[in-house]
Amino acid sequence: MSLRHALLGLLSEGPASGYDLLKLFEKSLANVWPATQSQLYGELGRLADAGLITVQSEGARGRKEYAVTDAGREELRHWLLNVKPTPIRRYDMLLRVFFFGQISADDAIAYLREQQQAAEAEAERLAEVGKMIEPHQDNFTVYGRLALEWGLRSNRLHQEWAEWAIGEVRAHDPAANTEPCDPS
Amino acid sequence: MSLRHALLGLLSEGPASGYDLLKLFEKSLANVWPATQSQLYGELGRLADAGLITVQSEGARGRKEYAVTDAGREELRHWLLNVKPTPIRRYDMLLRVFFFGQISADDAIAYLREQQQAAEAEAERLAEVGKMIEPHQDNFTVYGRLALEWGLRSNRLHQEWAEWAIGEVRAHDPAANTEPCDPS
DNA sequence: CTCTGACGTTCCAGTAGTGACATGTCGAAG
DNA sequence: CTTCGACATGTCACTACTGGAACGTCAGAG
Repeated sequence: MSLRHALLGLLSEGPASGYDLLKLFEKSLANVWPATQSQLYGELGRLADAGLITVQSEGARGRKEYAVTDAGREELRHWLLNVKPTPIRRYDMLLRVFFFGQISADDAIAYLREQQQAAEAEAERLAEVGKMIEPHQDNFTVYGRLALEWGLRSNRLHQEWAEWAIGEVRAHDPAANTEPCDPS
Repeated sequence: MSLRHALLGLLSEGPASGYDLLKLFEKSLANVWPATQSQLYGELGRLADAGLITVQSEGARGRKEYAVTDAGREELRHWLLNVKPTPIRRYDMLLRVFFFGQISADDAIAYLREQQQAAEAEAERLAEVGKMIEPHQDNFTVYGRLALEWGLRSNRLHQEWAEWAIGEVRAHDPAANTEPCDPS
């Protein structure tokens, strides 16, 4: 049910259309809460039905500009202050680790290396995001930077953990390749 | 579609009933991939229909003991080696951070403190898990420890980030309370 | 002998999310 | 004047997951 509040949050800084919100989403919240277009429009409809937002004006091309109502603002506040965030624990990356017994130590190490590389790629992407938002000083950007920092730290963790895990796998099976490109 | 492979993975160490798997799940994989009972039984049925597992024997109380087939083992291997893990990026905890502009700096700091406390509680839980699995040396436990370490590091990250973020919020609004219990 | 608690399975209604498709408008460039 | 890309919304079928109810069996304690 967080998409609801994501939309309320975006609208709380000013009215916007579904299309506007979609673009805004891609550039900011999608990093912490992805949503598809169909989901977004659907939720806007439900939000309007529930009286948390209203169609402020209709423009060209069927554009509907939505604005938060008082009830919506109240709901957002309530969610921010009183609803406990649900911790995530769904990592198919870690799930695979449990089954390392089913593959060779070399394959396990290759898998971990891949994770490291994925993390490097992600680090670049995050750096891009950082550069993109650098000049802005609006509320979303200012506080979004806190989330970005989380991403950067998380990324570092990912890389360091993979490095450590490779060491563990090696320790467990000393026969595993030390130099993956040169099995001598 | 990861539950499928989680079950294949569990069964790859030996046959078991749905009930057995449910118990096993709770103690291990649920930390990285939660699933409910109804989901589990449903998936077992589909897995059997697909020929990836078979009913090896039926015991008392309608118990069905499942075992992996060759096709199932192949599917597991394929998933382990060739299917890229999907990165998670759905953190309603971070989503709220974007909307800090809607609440006071004090409330924002209180929110972050709560996150810190939640992380502390989680740290205790993880320590418990560590103690519980300490004596075991089976495959799941050995490799599960890699996942546990990820959890511990992730937890530390959570706490340190919250501490840092509190500093940022304070820097942004110096009027915010320094001592939350003594607003002098 | 009865009750309880662990064992064991099945079904279902509801929600959230995915990915693709359908439909149409408007402004600007060529 | 046509076409193309951005603007703009809506719908559908499908899958994953949630939470709960329902049903029945067996072993052991009292």
